[in-house]
Amino acid sequence: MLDAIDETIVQALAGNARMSLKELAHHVGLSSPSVSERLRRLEERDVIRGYTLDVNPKALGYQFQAIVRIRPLPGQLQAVQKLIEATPEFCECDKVTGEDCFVARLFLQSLEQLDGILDRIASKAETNTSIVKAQTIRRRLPPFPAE
Amino acid sequence: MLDAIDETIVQALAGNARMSLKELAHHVGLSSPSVSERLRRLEERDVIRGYTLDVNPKALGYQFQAIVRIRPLPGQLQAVQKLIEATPEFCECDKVTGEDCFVARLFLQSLEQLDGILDRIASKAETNTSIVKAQTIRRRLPPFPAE
DNA sequence: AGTGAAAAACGATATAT
DNA sequence: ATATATCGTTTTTCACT
Repeated sequence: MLDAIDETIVQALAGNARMSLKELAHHVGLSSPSVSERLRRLEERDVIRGYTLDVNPKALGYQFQAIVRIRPLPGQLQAVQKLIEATPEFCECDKVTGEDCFVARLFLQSLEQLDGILDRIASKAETNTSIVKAQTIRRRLPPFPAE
Repeated sequence: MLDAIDETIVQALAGNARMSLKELAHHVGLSSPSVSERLRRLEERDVIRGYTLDVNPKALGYQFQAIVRIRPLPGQLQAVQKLIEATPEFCECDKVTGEDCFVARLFLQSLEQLDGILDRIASKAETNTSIVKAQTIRRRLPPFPAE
């Protein structure tokens, strides 16, 4: 699917998405127009979806994070999903199989804020909240499977 | 903590981390040297931790994701954490309060792969796996709290 | 902190292999 | 699919506010 050069490019950009074409080119041993073309194709093929930031939540005033499992009450699934999406402190949310319907990540400034957010959900869903004590793995690329 | 201009810069880069200084500068109404200096300081202050990629897991051959809650057996906490870290398909892992000790995200090519990975953990921990059916919220910046 | 102007580095494009 | 050469643009540096 991806050749070794594409993999190196993706890995390098995952480490620093602002790396210049020139530096990338040097890194993989090609010319910059070649790398530019490869990048264009990686985007076109939707391998690279976008270039984004790793922001420190603490620097924005978020003191901690929580993982919340959410099980909507009967008939409330749509309403709960809308409420989650409309609550900007939910920064990640997956709809999953099993008893819990959603698993979401909350950014929080205080326990009071957590309480306020959960209160608004309480009438529509059961929730189960775990406070994040440490981030053992903080977002990483999976391996490139041999194909 | 951050002034309005820094916020605009961070938001713009969260949308496209490869945006040029010139475009950023135009966007916030400053000159490029000013934006360059602000960026330098945002990095120095550890507000911006890095510039990274949004990669499409499917394009790498990962057919689905799973959220796994992991509860180490007595005395196995360290061993379990090491095992998780050493398994590259775990792309995210938080250590949390509550009965489950870890909540992790797995990238998977097949159900067989899931089975293999869970088998290796089974002797050291109880696991509870939810397959991701949809990503309701796919990583977003929290709001900038007024301070 | 911020600017504007010059110098240096970079990226886009055209052409060729 | 890649490289080299050219050219317009962007980034950096620096003197100044």
